[in-house]
Amino acid sequence: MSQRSSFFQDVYDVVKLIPKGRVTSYGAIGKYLGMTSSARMVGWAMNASHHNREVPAHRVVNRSGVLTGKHFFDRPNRMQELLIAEGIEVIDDQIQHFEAVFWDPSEVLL
DNA sequence: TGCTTGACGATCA
DNA sequence: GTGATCGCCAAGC
Repeated sequence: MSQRSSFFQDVYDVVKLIPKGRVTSYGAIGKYLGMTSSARMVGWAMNASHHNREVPAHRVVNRSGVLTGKHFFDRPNRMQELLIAEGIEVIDDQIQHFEAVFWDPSEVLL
């Protein structure tokens, strides 16, 4: 599985490492993978992540802390609901105290 | 085979 | 400070 070393697989691995109650951005993941501008690919990878339920895509938002991908869930409200269930404040699809709950994949290296 | 789209990000105007 | 454009790589048509 990991032998594929696909962008997607790498993204899934990082997303799975996101601790509960924390969120990260597409750019942060892309940057961790060595690509600062391939955030689009991260989002595209998340689209394929629907096959991987182990991937908490709801913990991944854009750099503004906005739930841009909520519309891709079974229900648009599902993403916000999941985040709130983890203790993350989400108002109008916007994560409150984003930088406070923001988690950088680089922390796993520490 | 080639162009367009896509859950973003950064920079330029 | 806001708006628009380019860049990234991959998949769909």
